[in-house]
Amino acid sequence: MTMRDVATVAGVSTATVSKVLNDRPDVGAEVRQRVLETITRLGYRPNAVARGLRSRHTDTIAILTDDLEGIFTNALMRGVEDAASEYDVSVLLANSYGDPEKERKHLRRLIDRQVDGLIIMSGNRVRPRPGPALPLPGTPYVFLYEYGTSEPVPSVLPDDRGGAVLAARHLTGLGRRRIGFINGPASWDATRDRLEGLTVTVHEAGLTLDPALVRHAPSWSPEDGYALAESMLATHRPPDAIFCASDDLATGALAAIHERGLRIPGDVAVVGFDDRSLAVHQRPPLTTVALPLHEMGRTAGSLLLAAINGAPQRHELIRVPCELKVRASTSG
Amino acid sequence: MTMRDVATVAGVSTATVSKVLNDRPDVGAEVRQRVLETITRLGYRPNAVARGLRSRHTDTIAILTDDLEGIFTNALMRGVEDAASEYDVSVLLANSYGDPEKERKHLRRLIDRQVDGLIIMSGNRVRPRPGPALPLPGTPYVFLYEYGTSEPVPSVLPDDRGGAVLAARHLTGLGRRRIGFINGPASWDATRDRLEGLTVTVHEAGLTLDPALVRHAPSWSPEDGYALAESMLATHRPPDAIFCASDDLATGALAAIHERGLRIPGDVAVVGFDDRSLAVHQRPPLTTVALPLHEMGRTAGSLLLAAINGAPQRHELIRVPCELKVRASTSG
DNA sequence: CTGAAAGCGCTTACAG
DNA sequence: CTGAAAGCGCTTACAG
Repeated sequence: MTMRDVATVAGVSTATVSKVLNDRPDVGAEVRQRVLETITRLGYRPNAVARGLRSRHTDTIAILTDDLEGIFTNALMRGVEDAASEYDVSVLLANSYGDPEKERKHLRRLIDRQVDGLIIMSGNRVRPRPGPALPLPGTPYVFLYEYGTSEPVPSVLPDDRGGAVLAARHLTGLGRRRIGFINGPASWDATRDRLEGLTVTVHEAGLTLDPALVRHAPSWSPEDGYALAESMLATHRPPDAIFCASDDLATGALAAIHERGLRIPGDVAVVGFDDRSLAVHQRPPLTTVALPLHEMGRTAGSLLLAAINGAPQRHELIRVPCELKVRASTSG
Repeated sequence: MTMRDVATVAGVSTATVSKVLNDRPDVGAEVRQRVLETITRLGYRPNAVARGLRSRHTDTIAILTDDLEGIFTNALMRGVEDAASEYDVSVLLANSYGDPEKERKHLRRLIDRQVDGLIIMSGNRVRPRPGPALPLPGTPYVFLYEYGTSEPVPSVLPDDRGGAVLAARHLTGLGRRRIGFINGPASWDATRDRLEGLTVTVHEAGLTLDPALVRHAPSWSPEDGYALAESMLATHRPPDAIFCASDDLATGALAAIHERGLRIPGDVAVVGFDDRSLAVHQRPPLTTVALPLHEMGRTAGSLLLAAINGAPQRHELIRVPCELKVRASTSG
């Protein structure tokens, strides 16, 4: 069943069928109608491979990730798919499992298959990323949630600094004066920006940050959040609020505060970061800075699609604003 | 950069270049050598779209899942990819997010793109599955980890019954005589097979199952495992072993046993099912029936590839054997 | 508004 | 062993 069959049955040329299929204006109304009917009657579907060969585009983009099982991967992907579906573009998924050799192989295959563009997305950084593992001549790409891209590539990240500003304003606005900060491991780029946002905002409120209450956790785990919160609480001037650079850290902090018999938020207010589903299930539900994962995915997708459609690629970092979710851990 | 360029530079015809590329025997050694060198020198890569149009196959299969974030999805996928890479076939991923409309759309697109075959994989059942959401004329497919496929489609599942037999033999071999069973929700097909395997094996050992100790949990969660174990332990003739139909259930059971101050495995031995990573981190590490996820994926991939290469499709259920992982929760 | 013709980059009988 | 030619199923100038 090919376009020729449709043409024959409808009594037109294949060129006309093609025009109808591609919504070109230069087809008469009744002819268009007849062709359309024939198509549905025969159940004809155009061969995407043939179309791709001729028209030089496949209406397909690919997401290449090294961390398909990552906690943020799904929301990011959905964002990309949302953007893509607006343009009627399919999205393929390829997983390198964190193996650079696999990444190269996938990249080559995707290029061979003529995908129109690529989104390179990570959770855990496989390697330093000056760009894709392969030069991508003529294929637009954008990085999504990839920290550590020193080179100027189009890249979409959360506004970590701005997110911390939101949290800090919320806390100072609530009258908290001694804010502790349990940051993630210093090796993560995001922790620098979050610390900076917090610091600047606290200073703007006329307060200072006590260095004893500002700590990098060795990992993002609840256990480390617990340990650091406990040590802050044990000082003779404990904090009246603890901001944590992840929800997992905050979970640990909540436990430490409870264990001391302190009230949340009465004695100590707690703010997390990420807005994972566990945040809302905490006791009390956790106020947190939501990572705009879905919006980041959308942004990356739209950027890529724009580039594919000829827009000039902006080789720069795009920061997508975070949103503060206020819950009972700060405003009971 | 096309095959014509390579042909010109190497001083041969495109037909010859094509033959070299496809490892056909009918090319002279020195010509082959020359073409190969030219290809690498020019960095030529064949256009997969053109090749696909002409040769009617794309060397690509797709996995269509409704549950990309499912706990078993990754291991299954890796198995499929392993099988595919042996055949030098790429695997595409498409996610329906559990939306039947999305599934249909993906299916249509994948067929339009001429994938050579499909693996339809689920964690949570979207709908009754007599087959794919769409008739797939001429495109081989196999179901992977899809329960409830009443119709005769090629389908790969774990040997749930056999897995339960392994667990039961282990327990009776250890001399346990009162075996409790915390099964999953009765609506899951797997629970029937697991119960049957357990029952038959226990009877073979000359023992009986006390109906009071055989229960369906309302969900697969640790909380339900805890509650049911607790109620079994509270009877005046408590079990000396508890078999759980999932590691999560077993986690809850372990907690209930600990809380009663009983020793594991001294007083009560515990066996789980799944072998998720949490099993090995329990106190004590959990003996469990490992789901052969990777092998299931491989099997589905191999079956599909064989079908693509012309093997007759066997429309039947393939059960892949489980493996018992013995750890300290049964043999301290 | 419609169609004949060329061509996208390959592969595949087939002739030599 | 090698190459000329046809053709996979579309789209795209172009002529009418």
